Amino acid sequence: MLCAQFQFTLFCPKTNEEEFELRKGPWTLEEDTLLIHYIAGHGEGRWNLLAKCAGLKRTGKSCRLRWLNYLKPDIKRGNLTPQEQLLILELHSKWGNRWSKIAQHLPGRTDNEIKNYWRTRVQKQARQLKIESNSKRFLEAVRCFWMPRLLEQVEQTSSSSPSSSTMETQSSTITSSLLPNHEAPLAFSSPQPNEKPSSVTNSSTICFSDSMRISQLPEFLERPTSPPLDDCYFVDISGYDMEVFNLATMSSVGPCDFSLSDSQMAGSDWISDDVACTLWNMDELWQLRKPEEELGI
DNA sequence: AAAGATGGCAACCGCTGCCAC
DNA sequence: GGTGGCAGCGGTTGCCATCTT
Repeated sequence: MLCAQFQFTLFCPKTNEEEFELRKGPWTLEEDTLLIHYIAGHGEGRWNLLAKCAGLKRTGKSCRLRWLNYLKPDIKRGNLTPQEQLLILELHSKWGNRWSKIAQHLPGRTDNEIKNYWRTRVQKQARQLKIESNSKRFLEAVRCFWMPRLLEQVEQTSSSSPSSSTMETQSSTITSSLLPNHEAPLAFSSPQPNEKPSSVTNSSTICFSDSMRISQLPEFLERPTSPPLDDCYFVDISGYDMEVFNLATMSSVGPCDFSLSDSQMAGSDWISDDVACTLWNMDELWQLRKPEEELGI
């Protein structure tokens, strides 16, 4: 250790303390290059010393962060795959905000990236549902709505590609244990081609228009204080992004069966190839329907 | 086209734990 | 045992691109 430090000092250019003013803010290409080349030659670690020796006017902390979150060769860029999203949801349900621990299970992803994902995407959905993102109710919502959808995408992608990655296998395994009743993933029943779009649905279907008609409201969603009408609840969903759900099996927090009408499918590019390939989120699942569309006007 | 709002992400900050001295 | 330096972690901030009005 001492030797290593001594070796570093030998390589370090002498720096005048007065002229050494620490830089902050975005990294320049030149700084990145310096850092990459220095680490390529000397390895990472001892960040404060590294910063000085590399001639960077940055703190060791800043160098470490830049390297780990951005410059490291095995960093994955781009949207999180459904598999990765699943893992994040699952691991967060187990460990909470232990971002670095979660990141260890997502090769190439950084704790910062996962944290940002959670704060920008997941917490956004929680806000829209008016549920605390760290509450039990939101966890149930995630399990009932989000995870099954993601798992379906995982299975779609893994069945379309013959080679399934370790992570796909891992996430499927974990998810099936986390899903309610350990049953098969959520089935999204497509409507029959000649099925009429309708806002009036059977007793096991929820219709969202100006208000949300609910016969069997899952517990994690807020129940209205007004008494039920015809075995249905009306909920103002002005702040919600939702579609029509068939909640036949949602009375308990169990596997859910969602059904969408033709018009809804057409109106929202529901489960399009694009969506399947890109980042999936609840916005696609709960895309807001305009009342006129809902009523076929 | 312009201004304001919003979202996503990179980077910073403060705290904690570990370790060498 | 106390202290200082360092690495790591999680929370927060600020910038910039995109979207909306």
